[in-house]
Amino acid sequence: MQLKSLRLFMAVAETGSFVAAAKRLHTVQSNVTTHIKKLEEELGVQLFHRAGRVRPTSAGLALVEYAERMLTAHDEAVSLFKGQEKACGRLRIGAMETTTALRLPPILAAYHAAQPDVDIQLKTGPTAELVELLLNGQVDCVFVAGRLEHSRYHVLKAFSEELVLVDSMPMTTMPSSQELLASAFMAFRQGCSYRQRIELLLASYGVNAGRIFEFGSLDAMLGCVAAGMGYTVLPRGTVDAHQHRFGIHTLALPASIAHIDTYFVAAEPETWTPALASFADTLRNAVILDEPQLTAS
Amino acid sequence: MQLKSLRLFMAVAETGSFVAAAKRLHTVQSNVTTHIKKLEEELGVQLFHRAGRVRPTSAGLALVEYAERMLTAHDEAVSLFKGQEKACGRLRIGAMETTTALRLPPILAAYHAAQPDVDIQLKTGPTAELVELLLNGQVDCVFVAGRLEHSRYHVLKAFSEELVLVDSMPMTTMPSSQELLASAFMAFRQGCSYRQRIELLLASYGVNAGRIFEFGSLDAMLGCVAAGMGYTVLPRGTVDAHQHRFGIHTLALPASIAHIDTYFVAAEPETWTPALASFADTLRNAVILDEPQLTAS
DNA sequence: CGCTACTATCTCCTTTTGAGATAGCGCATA
DNA sequence: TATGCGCTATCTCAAAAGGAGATAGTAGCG
Repeated sequence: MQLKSLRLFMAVAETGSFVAAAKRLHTVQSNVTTHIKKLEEELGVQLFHRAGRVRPTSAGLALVEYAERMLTAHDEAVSLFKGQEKACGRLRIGAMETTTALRLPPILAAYHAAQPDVDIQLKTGPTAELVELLLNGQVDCVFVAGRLEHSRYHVLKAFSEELVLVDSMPMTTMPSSQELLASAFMAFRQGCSYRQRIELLLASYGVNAGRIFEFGSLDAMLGCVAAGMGYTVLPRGTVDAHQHRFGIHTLALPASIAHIDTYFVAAEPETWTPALASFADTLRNAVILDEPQLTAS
Repeated sequence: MQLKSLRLFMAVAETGSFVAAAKRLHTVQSNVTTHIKKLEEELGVQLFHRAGRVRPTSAGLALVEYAERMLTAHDEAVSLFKGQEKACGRLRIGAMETTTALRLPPILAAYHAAQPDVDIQLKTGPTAELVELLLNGQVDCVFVAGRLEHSRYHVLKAFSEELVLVDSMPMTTMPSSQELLASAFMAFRQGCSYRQRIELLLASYGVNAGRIFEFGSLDAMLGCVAAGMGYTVLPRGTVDAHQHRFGIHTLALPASIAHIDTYFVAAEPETWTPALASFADTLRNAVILDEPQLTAS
């Protein structure tokens, strides 16, 4: 059974004539006859009464319903990929907690305004988990800290973050090694790239990773820092956005470990759905507006 | 886009290999490559990652959903017509009130036992309306009184009925012309073939059609007859079945107008769905059991 | 570094498809 | 009943597509 035959079949059912159906689908009547005949042979049943005006038989009417389902699904699938202006379907984004909180909202808002027919699904997690999701095809793109070593992936430097040390008390100089050793650190769960920076920071002070408390949410983490439980390391922008809610203070980290980039990673552009391609466009525009010096890689 | 390509696509998505997909669908790997490539060209998007193991891209995963819908609809359509033992789908039957009440229940029960997957839709109405429904394709078959004059329809004599005169009082002889003229008759609404018999009966007594009350339901009609509103004409079997509920009495009509056959009419067997073919079988068996002397025409 | 297993490409041959021409049929009109 | 009109079925030929095999290229693995 061919979709082409079903299109002709539907045209015949709707127009009540082989000639009219042929005209509608820009072909000749003999082809319509052949296709219908083939359908009838394949199904072992006559689909149209040929006496005088052409009318669908009971069997023909029954087939109409299924033909509609098949053709509708086909048309939707095609418009998914070939939709000229408006993308549709689904876009699954993976992003880190901090990116989700600080950077994504304006971009998602702009994207949704541009593509209202796309269902956005956002999954949050640490970099390592996000990479896993992307490799498994469970998300269409991710925002992660640090460049992905996998080849054959499209990478775009999206955001540049300055990491700062966060504490409940005002700081003017970096805490001493003894203080750091004695203190606890708040971090996201295993796999978070910021957590690696904490361990890097401690190592640069000759201190092994001490007590590290793991959190799943930014709010909980900042709450604990504000309560004096210990330090954490976060992007300055994220802390600034929450400073009015918590009594927290920041200190710049050494330049060597302070800077961290957030990358947008997705499979090769040839595999992108229009929804994803449009999202990449939106992102590029936002990035260029924010920081004109950054370019795609 | 071809259904064949989608089958191959699904096989590749499920097996994760072009070779395995080719084996599953009994073809060679080069054909799988060609079909997938064609799909990709048509949709303008890459559907599989080819690095090492073959995995669907985001676009591929999106297509999976639509491919499933198309193929499911196709398989269901095919099984509608090619289902070997069990028919499925829908069977729309049109029948007269009296046939529905008296004759159909055992046949529908037998049919439903044989074909539990068929949805039965029963429409009730007078012969003329039923014929209209059949000609318009709104039902698959009808039970009507009197042979359908249309050619190219399959006709089977289903039931033989003896019409009797029904009244609230016991009768031993036919009422006189004067009585008939003065009486009312109960009949189904316009188009009922029994009603024609009433008019025929009156005419044979030299009486024009007098007052005829129209009813939509058998129960209401018999109730009014029992209440002494007037006569009616019905198949003996129908009256017998209701006699214990109403105080009604019958009298045989003149042989010339007493006999009336109920015919099963449907389009040509070549146009039958398996559901309809199976119903015709059930009906034939029931007819043969009841009255071996009757044969198909 | 070579082996293995897989996919892409090419070629040949068969089958299918599409367009045109023509025959046949039903219906309406005279 | 004869005739004309409009429609569908069938036939034919050329073009296109499809299937199978052979082969080249490539990634992954030991």
